[in-house]
Amino acid sequence: MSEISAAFPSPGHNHDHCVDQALADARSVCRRRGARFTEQRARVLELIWQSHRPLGAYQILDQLRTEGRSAQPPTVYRALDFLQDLGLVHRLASLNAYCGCVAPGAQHQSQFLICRECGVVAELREQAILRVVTEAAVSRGFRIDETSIEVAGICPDCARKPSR
Amino acid sequence: MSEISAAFPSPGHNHDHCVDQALADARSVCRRRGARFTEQRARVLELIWQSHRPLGAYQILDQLRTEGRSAQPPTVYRALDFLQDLGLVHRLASLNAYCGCVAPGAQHQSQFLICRECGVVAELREQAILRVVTEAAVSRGFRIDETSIEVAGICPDCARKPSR
DNA sequence: ATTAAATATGTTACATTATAACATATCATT
DNA sequence: AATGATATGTTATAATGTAACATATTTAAT
Repeated sequence: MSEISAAFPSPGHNHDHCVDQALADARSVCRRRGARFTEQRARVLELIWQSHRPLGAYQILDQLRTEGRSAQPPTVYRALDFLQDLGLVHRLASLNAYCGCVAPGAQHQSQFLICRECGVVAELREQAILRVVTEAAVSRGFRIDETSIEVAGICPDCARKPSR
Repeated sequence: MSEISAAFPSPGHNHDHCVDQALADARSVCRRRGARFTEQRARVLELIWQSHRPLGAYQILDQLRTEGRSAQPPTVYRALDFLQDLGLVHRLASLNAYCGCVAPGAQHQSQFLICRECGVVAELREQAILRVVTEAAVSRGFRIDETSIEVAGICPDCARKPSR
């Protein structure tokens, strides 16, 4: 696999394509793993992919409810757990929110750039970052299981619009 | 400033020294910044420093209460906010918990190695990590405000004890 | 087709983490 | 002693997440 790390989605990109891709990937991952891609799960994933902004569990819940589905917190958290287990969504600990994974299926320890202005997230997979973190850990005798690397700041688009 | 990053505290280290150091540092930072190092704040900091394991806000609250202090959540969160503002404690987003800062006062974007077995945390300040993260961000036009880099795994001491 | 097992969802209740809002107290300076 | 700023007390509630058990749906074997 090539090491092309995604940047921020351009404001004018065809987002329908992102959604279609995400749903197709999900179906494929589920098929491969013998997991069921149910209506609920598909809908939760679709809601998460409605933008590149992470969504809180209760935001998802509210949207499900306005669609007339009977929904309680466990409905959402179960779907989220499922999607996380399959590597289809990520939980951002610094936000208590969930975003779609840009390259599901693959092994990954991603890193996240989070814009405080517009909320958009860019998921990176920089081998260089993982490498240097691993080095630091190893040199202290620490065995890494999982990384949570989240960086808050200002994205290029918001940087262009000054004074807000 | 030298780039000596702390490793895991050795199991047999003199922890009283850590506590004394932390309290002394806190007093000094407060004096320098014209902030009041009140009894409450001191006590909260001391509780956080009772070990190298991060403590949840409600764990702190419980301990304050067993000491006979009247205490409610805001008591604790205010102290924590104060201590965080002064760089005396860190919040670990992946745990919703708080740990003492090992080198308060200085500028810092630290990284944390968190043992899932024993809960001990090592705070690193690896320029190399910060550098490569910054590079990745800059190359995408992202301006970093704050990093949250937390790594879960197994610390050297727990790795030595097998089968647990 | 029928049943049994596994998996998924519904539902109620509650646990955990964090904050808002306003009253009171303490401190630092005049 | 009076004032303003800072800190704490107190009540209530918001936001996030989970436990536990009932029901439904799917899958696969009979």
